[in-house]
Amino acid sequence: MAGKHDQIAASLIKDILSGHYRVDERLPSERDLAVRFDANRGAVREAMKKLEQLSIAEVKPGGARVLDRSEASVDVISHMLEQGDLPDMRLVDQVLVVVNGLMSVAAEQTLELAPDKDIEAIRKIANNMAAGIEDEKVHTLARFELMQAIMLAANNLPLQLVARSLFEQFAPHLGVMSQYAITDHEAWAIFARQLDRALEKRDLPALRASFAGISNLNRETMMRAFEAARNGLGLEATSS
Amino acid sequence: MAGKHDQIAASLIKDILSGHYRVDERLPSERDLAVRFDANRGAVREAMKKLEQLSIAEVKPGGARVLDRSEASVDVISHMLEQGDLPDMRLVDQVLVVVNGLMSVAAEQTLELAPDKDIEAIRKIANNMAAGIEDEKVHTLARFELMQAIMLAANNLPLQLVARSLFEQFAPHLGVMSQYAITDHEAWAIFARQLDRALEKRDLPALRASFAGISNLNRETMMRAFEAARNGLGLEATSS
DNA sequence: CCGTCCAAATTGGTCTGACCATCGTGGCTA
DNA sequence: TAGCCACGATGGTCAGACCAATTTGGACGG
Repeated sequence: MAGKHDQIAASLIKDILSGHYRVDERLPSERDLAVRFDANRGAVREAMKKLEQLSIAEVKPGGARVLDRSEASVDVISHMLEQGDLPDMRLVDQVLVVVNGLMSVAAEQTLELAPDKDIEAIRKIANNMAAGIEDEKVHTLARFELMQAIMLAANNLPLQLVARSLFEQFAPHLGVMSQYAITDHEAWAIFARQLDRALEKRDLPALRASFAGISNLNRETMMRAFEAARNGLGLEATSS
Repeated sequence: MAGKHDQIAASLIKDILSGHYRVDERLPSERDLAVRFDANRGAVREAMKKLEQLSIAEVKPGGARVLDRSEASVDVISHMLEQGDLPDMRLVDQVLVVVNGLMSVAAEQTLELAPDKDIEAIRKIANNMAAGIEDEKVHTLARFELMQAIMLAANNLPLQLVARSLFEQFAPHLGVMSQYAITDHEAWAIFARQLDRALEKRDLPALRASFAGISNLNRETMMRAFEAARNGLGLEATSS
C-alpha cells in the first residue's frame, strides 16, 4: 500500500526520535541506506526529503546530520505520539493545553468580530450541551461541532491551520483513547451554559472563564482515560 | 544557488496561491511542466512533492489537483505573506493574534509550573524593559529575549514548535517592516512592570492583563508600521 | 439519442545508471 | 608538527525506460 520511501522514512524517523542516533550525529549515506533497506537510492532520497521537511535532519553534500528537537517542524508531534505502545501522557497534555489555548483565542476573536449569525450558531450548539446530553458519542460529536463552529467564526486562517494541524496529529490516538474516556457531561453542561451566556452578553471575562473550565475538564478527562488505558493494556498480554 | 526544483515549486505555489489555478482544478502533467520549465521531470516531481507537503495540491495517479486553502499546512503562511509587494496586513494581524495568544498560554504555564529560577530570568528581562529602554534596536532585542525566555520556561514542546514556526515564517517580513515601526517604549515599560509584578506575586489575572496589553501594543505598532510602509512605497518609484 | 463498456492514451510511481560539484579525510610535504 | 593538497565519498541532478492506475474517447447496444 504505502510507497517504499514511506517505510524507510518511518523507520528512520523512529530511530532518530527514539534516540538511536544522537543529535549532530551523521547518519549513514544514501547509498548505504539503499542497500540496508534493499531499495533504490531514489526511494532513500525521498525518505531523506521527509526528514528534512520535518526538520529532524539536515541533509547537505558531505552527509546528513541529526538536528535538535527544538528545530523540528510542528508535524513531528504526530511521530512523537507514535513512539511506544501508548502516547506520552505529558506530550498529550501539552498538546491539549495548546489546543485549548487556541480555542480560547478563537472564541475571543469571535466575540470581538464575528457577525451575530455565527455567534448564534455557536450558542445553539452550546445550548444543546447545556441541556444535557446522555449519549457519549453524541456528546463527543457535539464537542467537535462546537470547536469547529468557533474556529470558523473566528475567521482567522493561521489560527485555523495551526489548530487543525495539532488536532489532526492527535486525532488517530484520540480514537483509541476515547474508548477509555469517561466525560463528565454534567460539568460540561455547566460550562456550556456559562459559554452561552457569555456569548449572549458579549462578556469577555465570562467567556475566558468558561474556556478555562472546559480546558481543565478536557485535560482531566484525558488523564483519567490514560490511567484506564494503562490498566487495560497492563492486564492484557503483550501481544506481538 | 537554489535548486531548480525550488524555483519550479516557488512558481507553482505563487500561481496556486494567487488564484491562477482554481480549487479542484487539475494542474498540468509533470511532463508538460518539465517542458515548460525546461527541466528534468525529476525536478518537477520534487516540486510537486513540495506542493503536496504544503497540502495545497493533492497528487495521485491520473493527475494533481488543487486543494482548498483550509486544507493547507501551517507552512503556507510564509508563502501567503510573500504574495504582493507588501504582506497582507490582515494576515499579519491574524498571525500576531495567534502568536500573542500562544505567548499568553506559555506565560500561564510558566506561572503554574516553572521553577523560581526560570521566573527570575523572565523578571530580570521585564525589569530591564520596565526601567525604560531608549534605543530601538536594544528594545527589539529585549522583546525577543522576553519571548524566548517565556517559551523556554513554559517547557511545552508543542507550544514551542508552533510558536517558532509562526515566528520564523513572519520573521523575514519583520525585518523590512521594522524600519517603519515606531515602538511606544513608555507603554511597554508600563506593561513590563505589570508583568514583573504579576510574576512576583504569581497573580494570574494580572499576568493575563499584561499580556493583553502587550498584544494590543504589538498589533497597533505593526498596523502603524504598515501605514508608514505603504506611504513609503507609494512615494518611491515602482522599481523593477 | 443516450447510456455502458472497453481499449488506448495519459499520468504519476518507480527503477537503473550515470555524471557532476562539493565536502571530508588522510597522506604528503615543508 | 603544522599546513596543504589530492583522492574518495557523498549528495544533487539528469536521462531514459518501464509499470500500474487513471482518464478519456469512441464503439456498441439499448
